[in-house]
Amino acid sequence: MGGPVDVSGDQLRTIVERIEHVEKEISELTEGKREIYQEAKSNGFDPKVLREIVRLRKQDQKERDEHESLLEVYLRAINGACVSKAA
Amino acid sequence: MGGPVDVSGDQLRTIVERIEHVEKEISELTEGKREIYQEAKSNGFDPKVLREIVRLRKQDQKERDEHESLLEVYLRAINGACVSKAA
Amino acid sequence: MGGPVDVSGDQLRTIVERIEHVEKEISELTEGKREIYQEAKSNGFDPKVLREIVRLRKQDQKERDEHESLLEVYLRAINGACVSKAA
Amino acid sequence: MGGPVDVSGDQLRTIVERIEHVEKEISELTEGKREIYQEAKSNGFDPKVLREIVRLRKQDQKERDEHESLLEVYLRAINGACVSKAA
DNA sequence: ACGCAACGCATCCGCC
DNA sequence: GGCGGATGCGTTGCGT
Repeated sequence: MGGPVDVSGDQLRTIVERIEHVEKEISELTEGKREIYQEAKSNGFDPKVLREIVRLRKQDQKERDEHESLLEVYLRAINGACVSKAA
Repeated sequence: MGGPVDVSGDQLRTIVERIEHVEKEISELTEGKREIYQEAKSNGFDPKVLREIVRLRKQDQKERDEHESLLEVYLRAINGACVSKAA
Repeated sequence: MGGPVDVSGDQLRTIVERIEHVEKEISELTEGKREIYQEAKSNGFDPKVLREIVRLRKQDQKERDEHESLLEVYLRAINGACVSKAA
Repeated sequence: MGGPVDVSGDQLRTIVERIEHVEKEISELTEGKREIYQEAKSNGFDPKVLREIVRLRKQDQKERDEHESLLEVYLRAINGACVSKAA
C-alpha cells in the first residue's frame, strides 16, 4: 500500500464520472421510450402487443445472425474432428 | 424478548437449511453435467457442437411455446382493443 | 377493410421504428459504458469495485434527495405551507 | 456411409438426452427453491433478508474482509485524491 | 487468465 | 398497497 493508490484517485474520479454521465444519458433515453409507449397507448395501441412486436423483430434478427454462425460451427465440425470413432 | 422470536428462529433455520439443501443438490447436478461433457469429449465429441445442439433444441422448444402464447395475445388483441381508431 | 386500417398500420410502423431507434441509441451508450470499464481495467482498476462505487454513489444521491424532500416537507409544515424552497 | 456414423449418432443422441435430463432436474430443483421462498414469504419472512442470510453463510469470511478493505481504500482515494505520486 | 455468454437475482414500473 | 411482468445488474461457468 502506498503512492500508486493515491495517484489513481484522480483517474478513478474521472472514470466514475464518465460512467455516471453515460448512465444518465441511458436513463433519459429509457424515459423517452416509456413516453413513446404511453403516447401509443393513449392512441389506442395495446402496449403489450407493441412490446411483443418489437421483441419478435429483435429476435428474428438475432436468429438470422445465429444461424449464420451456427452453420459455420457445423461445417467446421464436419471438416474437423466432431467424432473420433467415426473417423 | 420471548417465545415468538424463538418460534420464528426455528422456522427461519428450517427454511434456510431447506434452501441450502436444494442448492447443494443443484450444484451436484451441475457437476454431473460437467462430467457428461468431459466424458463426451474424451470420446471424441466436440463440446462446443454438443452445447450448440442442446441450446438449439431448448430454443426451438421455447419458440414453440412462445408462438403459442403470442398467437393468443394477437387473437385477444384482435377481439379486444388493439387500436381504437381502426375500430 | 379500407383507410382506417392503413392509417393504423402507418402509425404502428412509426411507433415501432421510434422505439427501435431509441433502443439502438441505448445499446450504443451501453457499449460505450462497457468500453469505459474495459479501459479502466486495462489501467489497473478492478471493474467489480468500480461498479460497487457507482452503485453506492447512486444510492447516496437517492438518499440525499429523499432527505432533502423530507426536510422540505418538514419546513413547509413549520412555516405553514407557504415557502417553496425553505428560503 | 455406414455403421460408424450410426454408432456415433446413437452415442450423440444418448449424450444429448443425458444432458437434457440433468438440466431438467436442475430446473425442477430451481423451481422448488422458488417455492420455498414463496412459502416463507407467505409465512411473513422477508425474501430479501432470507437471500441475504443464505448468501452470507455461503460467503467466505476472509474474502469479505478483503473486499471491504479494498473498497475502503478506493473510497478514500476518491474522496481524497490528494497526493500525486507517493504518499 | 481473460473475455464472453447464460443464468439467476434485485429492482422498477404498470396493473389491480 | 400488493402482485406480476419487464428490465438491468451481478455472478458463475465455458471457451479461447
